[in-house]
Amino acid sequence: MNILTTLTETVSAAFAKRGYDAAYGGVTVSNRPDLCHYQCNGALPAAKAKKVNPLVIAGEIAEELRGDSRFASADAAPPGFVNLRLSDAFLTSLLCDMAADKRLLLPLMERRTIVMDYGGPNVAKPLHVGHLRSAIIGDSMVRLSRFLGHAVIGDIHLGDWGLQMGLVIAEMEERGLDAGDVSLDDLNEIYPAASARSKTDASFAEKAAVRTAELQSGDPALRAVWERLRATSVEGLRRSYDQMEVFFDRWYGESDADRFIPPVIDILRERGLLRESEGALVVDVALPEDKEPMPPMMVQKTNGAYIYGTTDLATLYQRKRDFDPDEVWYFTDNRQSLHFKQIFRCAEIAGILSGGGKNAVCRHFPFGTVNGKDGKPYKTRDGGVMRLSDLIDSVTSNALEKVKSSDIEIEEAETGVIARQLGMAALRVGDMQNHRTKDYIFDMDRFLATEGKTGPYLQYTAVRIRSVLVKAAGFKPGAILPPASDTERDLMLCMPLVPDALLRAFADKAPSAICDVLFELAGRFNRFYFEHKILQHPDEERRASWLSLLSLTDRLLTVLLGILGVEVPAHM
RNA sequence: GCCCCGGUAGCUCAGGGGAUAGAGCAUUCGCCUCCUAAGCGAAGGGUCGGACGUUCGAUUCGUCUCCGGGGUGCCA
Repeated sequence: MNILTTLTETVSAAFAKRGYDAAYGGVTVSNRPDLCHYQCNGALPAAKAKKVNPLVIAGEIAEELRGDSRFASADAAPPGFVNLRLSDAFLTSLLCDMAADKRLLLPLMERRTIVMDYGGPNVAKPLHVGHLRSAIIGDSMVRLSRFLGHAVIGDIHLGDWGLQMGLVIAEMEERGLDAGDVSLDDLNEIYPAASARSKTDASFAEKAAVRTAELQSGDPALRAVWERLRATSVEGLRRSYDQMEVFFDRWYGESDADRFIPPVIDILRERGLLRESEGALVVDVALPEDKEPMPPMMVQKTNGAYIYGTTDLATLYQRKRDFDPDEVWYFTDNRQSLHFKQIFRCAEIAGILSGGGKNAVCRHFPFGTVNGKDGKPYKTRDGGVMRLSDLIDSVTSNALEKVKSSDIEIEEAETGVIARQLGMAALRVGDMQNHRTKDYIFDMDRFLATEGKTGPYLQYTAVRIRSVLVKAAGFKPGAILPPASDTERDLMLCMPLVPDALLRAFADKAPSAICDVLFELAGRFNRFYFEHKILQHPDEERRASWLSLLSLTDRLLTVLLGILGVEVPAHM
C-alpha cells in the first residue's frame, strides 16, 4: 500500500471519529519539511463549513492521531494545519518491508487490457523529434502499465495508406523510378519533394490523389509498388526504434485496417449516420452542449478516397475484434485532439466499440511540441526537419566524447555501449522531465551536460551505488536500522514516495512524475553518500544497514529508470 | 471570428485555494591524504504577464485583457 493512501485513510478516520466528513482527511507531502513530513489541510475547509475555528479542529485531529505509534508527532499549527512526522521506527520497518517485497509494496491493479498507439510514423517520411516524443512517452506508459499489472498491446500504427503514398508514387512516375531502385535515403528525399510539388503544381496534386484512390481500391500494379516501398521504409523504422529500445507488439498499419473499412461503412449506413455533404460522405458528431467547434467527421472524400479518420475508425473496429480491449490509448501530438474527439464520438455513436458485454474506452493523451532554442518547432541548422536517426547519431557521438574523457578508465570495447546508454538516457529524461502536455525546448547540450538535472546524473548515481556494493562484496548486508543522521533520514523518507509517484504517473499518463521522484531520490542519496563513508564505518551493524539501504536505493532507481526505458551503464 | 493550451528567477522548468513560491543551469564562493568530483554545500537572483472579482486567505478559482503557440471538412 502506498504511504499517502495509508495516511489519508488514517487521518480520514480521525475526522470521521470526531464527527467531521472523512473527505477532509487528505494527506500530502509537507511543503514545510522543517516542520513535518506530511500534512493535512482539511481542518481549514472543515472549519469553514462548520463556522468554527480551524485550529480547534486541527487540534482535535492531532490529538486523535497522537496515540498512533507510526507518528513521532502530530501537531496542530495555525491557522489550521495538522502536521505529521513519521517515527523512525515506523519508517525503518516500512523500508524493511519494501526491501523484502519485489513489487515495492504496490499491489497489482485490477488487470485491464489496453491497446496503446504510440508510433504513427509515416512510411513516406523519416522519423523526426515528434515521433521521439510519442515513442518514449508511449513506451514508458507501456512499461509502467505492465509493472502495475495491466495487459498491454503496443501497436505502431504505421501511416501507410494515405495521400502520402500517392504523392510518392506520382513523384516516382515523374522521375521514371522503379520501386526496386528506391532506397531509404531516396524515399526520405522523394516525399518532401513530392509534397512541395503538390502545393504548386495542381495537375501533379491531382495525379497523387488519383493514385491514392487507385491504391486504396486495390490496383494490383500499384499494390506491388506500395509493398516494396513499405518494406524499404519499415526496415529503416525498425532500426531507429531498436536503437531507442522502443518496442511494439504489433507493426500494423493503416493498410491493415483497410479491409475493415467496408464493414464500418456498412454499420454507419445501416444506422443512418452517413450524410452527403459537398460531394463527400460525413458523419455528424456535434452535441448540443459543445462549446468548441465540432465539424462533422469526414469518412470519404469527394474522389472516393478514404482519409485518416476512416482508417482510424476501421482500426478501432479491428482492435475491438482482435483484442477486445478495455481501453485504447493514443499518444500523439495535441494538434490531433479534435480529430480524436471526432473519431471517438463516431465510434461510440456507431457502436463499434461495444459488444461482448464490454465497451472499450478510447482516450487521447496529447503531448506538446518539441521546440528549438528559438521556441519554434525543432529544426536543423539550415531549417530542415531534423531526422531522428541523425539526432540519435549526434547524441551518441557527443556521449562517446564524454565517455572517453571520463576520469574512470573504461575499456575500449565498452565505450560504444555506454555512449548509447548515456545518449538515450539524455534524450529520454530530457523529454520526460517535462510534463507530457506541454511544449518543451530541445537542447541536447543541456540534456547531456556533465552537471545538472539530466539522465546521466541519474545514471551516475546508480553507478556509484553499484560501485560501492561491488567493493563491499566481503561485507554482509543486514537489517536496515533507524537513521543515524538527518541526511540518512531524508533519504529514507523519500523512499515511500516512490509507489505514490508511480501511481500518479499512471493516473496522469505523465512520466514526469517518475522523473520528479528520481531526482529527489538521487539528490538525497548523493548528499547521504557525500556525508557518510559507508565502507569505512567502524560499526559493523551500521555498515550492514547502510549496505541494505544502498541496495534498496539501487533497486528503486533501477525500477524507476527501467520504466522510463533508461539503462544503468556498467561504468561512467 | 470561434475554440483549446501556455505566460512563475537571466535561461530551462516544477508547483496549482492555505504556512517562508521550489529545482537544475548560468554567476560568485567553498569541499577530493577518504567508497567514482558526471558529486556535495553556500550566496545572490521573483510585483508568479496585467486589471478586476470570489474568498478569512489567490501564483492557484472566475471574468476581462495583452503576448506566444495550436486547432477550426476533403494532409496526418
